[in-house]
Amino acid sequence: MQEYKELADSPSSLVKREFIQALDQTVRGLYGDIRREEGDLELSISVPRELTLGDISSSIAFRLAKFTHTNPGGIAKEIAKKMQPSEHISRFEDANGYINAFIDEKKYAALVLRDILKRKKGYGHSAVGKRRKVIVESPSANPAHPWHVGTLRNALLGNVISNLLEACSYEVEREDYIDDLGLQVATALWGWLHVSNKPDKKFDQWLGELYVNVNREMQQKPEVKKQIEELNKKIEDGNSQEAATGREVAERCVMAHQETAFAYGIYRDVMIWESDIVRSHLLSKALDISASILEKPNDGKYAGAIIIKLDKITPLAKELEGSREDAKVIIRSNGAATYIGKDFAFHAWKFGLIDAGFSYKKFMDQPNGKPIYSTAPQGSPMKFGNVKRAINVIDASQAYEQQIMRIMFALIGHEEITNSIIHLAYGRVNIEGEKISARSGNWLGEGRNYTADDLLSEATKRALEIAQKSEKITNRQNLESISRSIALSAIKFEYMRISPEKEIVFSWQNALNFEGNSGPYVMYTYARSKKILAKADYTEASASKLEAEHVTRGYDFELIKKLAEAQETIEKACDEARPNVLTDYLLDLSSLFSKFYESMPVIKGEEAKGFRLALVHSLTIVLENTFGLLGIEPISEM
RNA sequence: GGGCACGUGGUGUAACUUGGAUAGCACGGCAGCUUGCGGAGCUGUUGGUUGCGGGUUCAAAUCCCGCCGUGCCCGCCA
Repeated sequence: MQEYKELADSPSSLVKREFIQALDQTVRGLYGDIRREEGDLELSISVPRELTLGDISSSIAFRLAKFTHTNPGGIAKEIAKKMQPSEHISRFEDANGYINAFIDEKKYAALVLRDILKRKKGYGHSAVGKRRKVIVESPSANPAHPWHVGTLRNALLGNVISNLLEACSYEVEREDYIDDLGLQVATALWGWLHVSNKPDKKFDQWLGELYVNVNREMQQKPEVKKQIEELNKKIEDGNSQEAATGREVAERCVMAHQETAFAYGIYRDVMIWESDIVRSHLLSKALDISASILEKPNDGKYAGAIIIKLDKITPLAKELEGSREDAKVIIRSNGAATYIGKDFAFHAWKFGLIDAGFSYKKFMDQPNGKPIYSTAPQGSPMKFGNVKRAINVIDASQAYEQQIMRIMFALIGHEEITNSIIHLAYGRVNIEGEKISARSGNWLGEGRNYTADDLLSEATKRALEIAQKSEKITNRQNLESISRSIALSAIKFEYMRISPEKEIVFSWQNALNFEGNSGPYVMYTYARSKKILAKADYTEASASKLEAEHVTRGYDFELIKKLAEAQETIEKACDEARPNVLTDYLLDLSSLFSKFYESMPVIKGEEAKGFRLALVHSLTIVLENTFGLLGIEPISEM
């Protein structure tokens, strides 16, 4: 609450505060010494169901009734009668025990529209982050196959969360963890060395198919399996020709991943390669700082390994009690770190607790004009990491490991780090009711694959079919790029409208649906708005007067109230890491615009024309800003 | 054995964190709307005992307890 006061108030929070202050004064006057709870007025605020009931309401009478032992209806009536109008609130009524306030629509319309037209791209943004640095890790795809429709969920979530954090004034580092060690890379590498090293299509797609084939071969031929395991050891050890080739193959695969990312408008700052973590002194430093909580048994099942006893962890996370094992291995008896070991070390680096001495190289240029950097065996030092907060976009099945890793920091006296590591656990994407298995290759479909690339090309194809029939598109040369924008809006919206924690069953029908609650539907709203402005020869100068006195209590005002909620919507989406808050908001805006559009002429709005144009213009600004956070580029005709 | 997540009309979902007025939206079904600022749209209608049972409360989809179902996790794999 303290933070809000440091901000320029958004229009809706300003009015809310006015209402709360007026309520506070009245309630004190009437029931002065009654015991109340901290923040009860704040929590009592909501929006009435029916438009005719008012614009903002409080249920505080129900709470007061508990102490006065009278009925809420009477209390509400008494309060509403005594309430004094304020700057933006003109009158009060009571109904069903609620106290309803009516906003002065003329003053409020002027306030809201002026704010939007003044702040433009900055409208709705917030200062809560106070420039604190946060690192977002996503999507950490295996460099052995292409992004599938599940990887895409991760990448899109990571992108939107990063955008939201930036809009809330955090300084965001977009990081990708590349696991170039392990069996998946060894398997692909074996294929490269023994089957084919002549890619004849997009590299990740080609490598992925090779990977699937080798996996199949490995199941049947034990000698192949053995060779791959030996190869795996060599790349884990580093310093061999095989390790160098493995890195090379993985880098080519990651470059192909980036092409997919770019097609989806996803960019990042830095990639951290697992082999570089192993090569650096990060692990031994991590062991040094955590020595007090680790053990190295000489006998028993963990002999020779470095472990952490689970009974150290469970007092801080009782949900981990009852585990089948009593310890978690950090360093294996052969000296290699486990996943948790590496992840703990990595997070100690993220928070600047230890220095990895990484060297970096420029990995590739990105279409957004900024290069992407990567850790590398040879390169120069750069400043990454050292953050105050880390967001890990990782699917929900890894909650257990994430929890243990987080708690290790509290055990070594860094509770603030434990609390600043946020596991954004999202639900799996299944295809046709079964789990995606990159290894078995069920992401390979008939004709079209369940890859991010094929999804985009299928959606673009579908959008083009529809766009070709559209008579509204004047620039026919742009059909291709328009279709692509529509396809991207459809895909991104479809992914983001579902709460992250829910599992998704991927279906082509849903993914290619451009009607109803969809990206194209909101894009359509935007295109219509833009066309109205163009037809009316609308310019900013003509809007300078605003003429907000022409507002009615119809859908124009409803739309204005919704536009006013942009900032709190963005803060909520960011705080809760729920992009569906944004898609819901877009649908609300679109639906209100449609109602406004059906009921109130704009260009033929006579004396209200100027005001309504300014409203439409304001809507396009808010749509653009919200689309921007979702990584969607709106288009003016479709 | 223990834990986590999910369960909302035929289907996909929102609201659950912070209890509040008639559970919102879309798809599907049915019936309409175009000489009008864009029909990828709009309007009306159909369909819900919010998995089940208890509890707390003036008030429960929301909080608590117990069940049931589905998925995931508890590896010296990552």
